[in-house]
Formats: sequence, structure tokens, C-alpha cells
Amino acid sequence: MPELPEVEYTARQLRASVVGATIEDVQVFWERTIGHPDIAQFLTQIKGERIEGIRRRGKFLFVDLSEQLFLSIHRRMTGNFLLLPPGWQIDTSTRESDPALWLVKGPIFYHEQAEFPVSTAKEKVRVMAPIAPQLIARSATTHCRVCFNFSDGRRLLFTDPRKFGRIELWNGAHEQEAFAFMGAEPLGPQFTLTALAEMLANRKTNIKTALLDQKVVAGIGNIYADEALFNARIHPLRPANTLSNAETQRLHAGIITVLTLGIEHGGTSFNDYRNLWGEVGNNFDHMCVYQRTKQPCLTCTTPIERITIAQRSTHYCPTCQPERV
DNA sequence: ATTTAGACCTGTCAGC
DNA sequence: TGCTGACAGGTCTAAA
Repeated sequence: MPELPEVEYTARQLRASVVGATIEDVQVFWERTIGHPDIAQFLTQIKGERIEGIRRRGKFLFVDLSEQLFLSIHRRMTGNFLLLPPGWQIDTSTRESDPALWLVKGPIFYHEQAEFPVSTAKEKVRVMAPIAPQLIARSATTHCRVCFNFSDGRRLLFTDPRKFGRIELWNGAHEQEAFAFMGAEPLGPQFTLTALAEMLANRKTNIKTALLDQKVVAGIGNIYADEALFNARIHPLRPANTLSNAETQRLHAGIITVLTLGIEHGGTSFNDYRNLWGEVGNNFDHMCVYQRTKQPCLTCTTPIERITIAQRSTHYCPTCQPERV
């Protein structure tokens, strides 16, 4: 789910809240979320580690730990972090009474001082928090795959309904080789007009597919690719190596614009994305084409069209983004 | 050498 | 109400 703006927003929140915290222990409720090393080593090595810093690279989130260890996290489609204040307990009775439910839905968290535990017919229990109660809903508490328990009583939950997200623990020597392949950071100094032009020059695939390739530019996903192409007035099926200088220039500026605005608006939540406090981002209200099929273009009122490119839904305005050069 | 289904997963919503 | 199919912020791998 999250693309660069959502990962960046989360990174900033984590930087402001968990740097300096000590990880007392970690609970893993879906083992495949841990990509490296194996569970036993992961649990042993991370115990007692102190969080030294938070970084982002593309859609990856890095958590620097003591002893030259670091966590590499990719949230894929539905991964989120949620920081719980002290006092939250895990309902272990759920696990004992119904292991299948435990594995599918994840553990349930509750707070002893909660004023209004809410039960529903479908779910066993929905527990609302005394703090930000409306924000801590089912998806946040019942799809927990990994729980980091800090020594100060706070818990950092990694929630992920679709279980695609991955958390890996490596030592410092691994980082350079593992991420050397990644493209330029679109909001960093290496992302120059020349750099973008060079990356596109030898790509004969369409520009939408090229933008989704993390080796071209790191951090762009389906939402911001569509929005950047609309911003640059370029048809998504245009071969990447046929863009004119003017078009490349517009695309370069468009990428920076839509990503920057995405961060300023707190990320795009059309479904699952939540920030560290469980709040939605506002950027969905600023979409020009993404998920606006058949709605009028904000520039020219032509209905937005939806096509499939590289098995991803693609949205564009046929008038503002003409197919011919 | 590229392009493209399929896999990994669960949830929601429209339509019948 | 219940079933089915389409679709959802991603990326890897195997087959065409």
C-alpha cells in the first residue's frame, strides 16, 4: 500500500517518538512476516536492542539499532505501524480458545481502563481505546503480525491484513549490497533532470511501467505514477524512450510535486493506510485521476478513463494526456 | 530478452 | 441473506 509519501510520513512520526526506546522483546504472530533471519535468531538478536535512528529509502523503512544491527521493513500493500501507549494488554485467551482465528486475524489488544469495549456479532470483540478511541479499530488491533514491546511499556504494532509485508534484521555490512540496485531518491539531490532522462532513454517499455520500476525511481507506486503522469500531461502508454525534453522536464517536476504534496497531506488513505496514531491521510481528497474513473477531469471535465497496464489499474484523462506525441 | 500470468494473502463491495 | 467475481498503495518467480 504505502508509497514514498506514506513511508516518509510514518518515518517522521517514528523518528519523533521511538528513537531512544529499548526493545524489551518482540512477539511474532505471523512468522512469514520475518524475512531474515529465522524466527529464533531474530527474537534473540533483537532483544534488548536500542533504537538509534529511523531512515527511509524508496518504500523501505530502516530502523537503526545498537550493535550495528538494523531492521529493513517493507509494508507492501497493507502494512501499517501503530504505536500503543502503556497499559495495553494482549488477549491471550483468544489464542487458546481458537488458534485458527488467532492466526488469521491476529491477536486482540485491550485496555483495562477502556470505558466502552464494543462487541459485534461477527468479531469476537472489538476493543476501543480510551485514547483516540475512534481511531483504533478492528484492522488496527486484530491484524497484528508483529508486536515490539518497549521497556517503557509502549507497544509498536506491525499490522498487515494481507500479510505481504516483510521485516528483516541485518547487520550493517549487508545494507550497501542489498540496496545498491535501487534508483534515485526522487526528493533527493541525485534526482536531477539529467538523471531521469538517462534512466528513460534506454527503456522502450511504456512510461507507466517504467515509473513503477524501483530501479528507475525509488518509491513511486500505482497512485503517484498516475498522478505524476497527469501532472506532466503524458499518456501512460507512451514509450519511455520517446519523451521529448519538455515532457521529461514536466515529468521530473510532476514527480516531485505529487510526492511532496502527498507527504504534506499526510499520505493517501483510500482504504488501509493509517499513520502511527491510527489516523487516515488526507491526500485522497487531492487525487486528480487515481480512482476517479468516469468522473470529470478537474482541468477539462472529460471523463477519466481506466485501463490496465502491467496488471495495474491505470487512470488518465484522454484529453489532457493525448496518446500521440 | 522482455513481457506476462501466477503466487502470496485477506477484505470489501457490487451484482445477482 | 448468501454466493461469486472483481479489485485493492507491491514485488518476486516461472512460463510463454
